[in-house]
Amino acid sequence: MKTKITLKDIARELEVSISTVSKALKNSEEISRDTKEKVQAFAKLYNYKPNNIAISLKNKRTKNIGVVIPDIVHHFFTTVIRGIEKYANARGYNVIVCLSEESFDKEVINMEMLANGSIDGFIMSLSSETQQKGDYNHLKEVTEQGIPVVLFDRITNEIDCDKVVIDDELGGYIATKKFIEQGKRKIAMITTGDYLSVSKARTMGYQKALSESSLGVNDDLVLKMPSMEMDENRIKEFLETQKPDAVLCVNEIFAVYSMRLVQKSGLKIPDDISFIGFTDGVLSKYANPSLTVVAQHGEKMGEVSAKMLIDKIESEEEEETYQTKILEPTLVIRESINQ
Amino acid sequence: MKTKITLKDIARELEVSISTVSKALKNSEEISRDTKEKVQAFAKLYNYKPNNIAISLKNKRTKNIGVVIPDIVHHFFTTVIRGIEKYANARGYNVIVCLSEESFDKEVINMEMLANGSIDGFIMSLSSETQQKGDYNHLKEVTEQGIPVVLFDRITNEIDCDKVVIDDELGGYIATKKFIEQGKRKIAMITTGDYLSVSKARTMGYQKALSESSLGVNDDLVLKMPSMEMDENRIKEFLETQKPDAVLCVNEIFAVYSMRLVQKSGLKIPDDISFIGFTDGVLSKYANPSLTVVAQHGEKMGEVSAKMLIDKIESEEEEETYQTKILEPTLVIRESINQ
DNA sequence: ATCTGCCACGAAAACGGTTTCGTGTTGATA
DNA sequence: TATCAACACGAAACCGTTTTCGTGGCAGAT
Repeated sequence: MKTKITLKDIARELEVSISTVSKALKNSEEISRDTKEKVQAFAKLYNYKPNNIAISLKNKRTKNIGVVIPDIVHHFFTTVIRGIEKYANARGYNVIVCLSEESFDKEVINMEMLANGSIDGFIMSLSSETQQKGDYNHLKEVTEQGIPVVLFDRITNEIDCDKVVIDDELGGYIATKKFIEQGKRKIAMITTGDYLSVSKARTMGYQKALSESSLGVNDDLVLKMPSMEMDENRIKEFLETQKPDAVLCVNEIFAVYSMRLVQKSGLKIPDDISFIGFTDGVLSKYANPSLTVVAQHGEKMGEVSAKMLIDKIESEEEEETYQTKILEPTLVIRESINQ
Repeated sequence: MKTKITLKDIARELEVSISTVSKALKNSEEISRDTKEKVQAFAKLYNYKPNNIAISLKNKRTKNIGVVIPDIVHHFFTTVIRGIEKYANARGYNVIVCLSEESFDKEVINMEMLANGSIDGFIMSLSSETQQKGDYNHLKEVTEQGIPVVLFDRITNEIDCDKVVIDDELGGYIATKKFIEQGKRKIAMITTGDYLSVSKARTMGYQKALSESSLGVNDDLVLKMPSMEMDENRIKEFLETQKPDAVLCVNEIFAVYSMRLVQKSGLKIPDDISFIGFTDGVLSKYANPSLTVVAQHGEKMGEVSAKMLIDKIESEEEEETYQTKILEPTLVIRESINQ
């Protein structure tokens, strides 16, 4: 086992001082040509690489960014991470991923672990429990310490920081509008409770489109599922009593699941009933029929978040100005609606 | 912005030495009751938290583990990460995720970035390019430096380290066996080229089961796709000329895609033709019909990998003994085969 | 011969902790 | 009263860098 070589080792071996070695490796003007060549050759030979930890301690920056998300087994978050990773890597940053698993406590613990020097900034999406509680003290603590934070997708107005969101209301709006334009008369929505900020916004967009049309809003056509657990009977009963000719689902799973239910009862998609979901994941792409969705462009979101964060980390001035970037969702048309 | 407080700050404020503060906070016997209480109270009041970087530098351990995987937008890897995260977090470790995106160069760069002190060990799955090249020098370098490595799923025999794999051959075997028991006569397989170690193993299991049966192996019944890009015509042609009554697919996507193709041509699943895939992801669960799969237990794999790695990191002795854990795949029966 | 200035390098502090070892004070003991 | 152990604490080294500042030696100018 050949152990890592340090500046001190090189200095001892070459009978020069540590500072000389350090400067020589940085091609400092201060050091003579001869010495530089000697040191650099030796360093290359023994494959010297500076110790990141020592540099971090010295510079007070780690080149790590912390990403705290509720769940990783979820296509959307996964694409966001990829976007963050790509961008951050290109700028020389590593990504430390922590999962809150929708738990407030885990979110707090993870942030505290990372906030003690391990990272230069956070990119995060709030856990549902945090959003329900409305307790953002862990975020306040971190921002007060001067650690930059970028919130994405599941955000809060209680914290002053950069934010990146999809215009979820617009998403609900354009999807519903699409149905209306296609002449659908009973447009239903299957969503979660309002505790998820995104669900709420999507539902608002849905209602806005309807109220702008001659159809008007009918609350009976909105099914609010109490959790993400699939409750077959609940959905089945809803669809059978309401008999919608179009359904907007707040996520892929509700959509694919509902499509199966109506198919089993003999309805044809998209003619008898059309579907649009949210999140452009594998499920939508390979569903039968493939599902039209409101795409959230997770990868883009990750990139934008990473850019905002790193720019802030590397900016000298301590500007106290924060911006919120709003990305526009787009419809990805597939077989589950009429073309 | 209240900046982080350090030992030095506390020492100055309380007019004691830094060492006293350090010891007092660790409840050292050496320090008097009075002083300890005073220091601890002060520390709590100002919310003192030791700087991780400084501790890392001193202890030469970071409590970070590096995870290098080919792709994160992939259900299997995602579940593995979750398993790693859960286990590692419980033992006080953070997880730094790097994506090779199936590229040899990125894999090398990522490992080099992390190997210079940022992590205590690696958990990784090789990129396809690395497996094709057969160049494992970056892994050798790391292990020679004494950094523990755990390889999972996509592994190589060229490197001495701990490994965790699914018995992919067994997976192919039990799936094929299942078809045989159900009286299927023309059992096809859709796989990728042999460049992916897992595909190769699965195909071998398939062939083994067939050669043990009266059916025997027929190479015409094996379709090797040159890449993961879906080539509709290729699959369609294959299915139409071979007319199998059962198909084993090396992943979910091939399976779901193929199912759609045969459904469009009027065949009934599972009676006319049955399907089994690999990877128990969302796609299988919500496919129509839902897909029977060989489950790989990614989360378990992540846990096991993390345990092996952390045990090695924390073990005093420099044992040079490595083990390979083989997890058994299981069949998750769903609608795509006869019950 | 003396002074000036530059070159090339080294010493040392600093980042924020941990830990070993030394030491002044105290009270008990001979 | 002299000795000594125990106690409570501080000094300093150390982890591996970076960076500021100082300095010895030498060449050229006077």
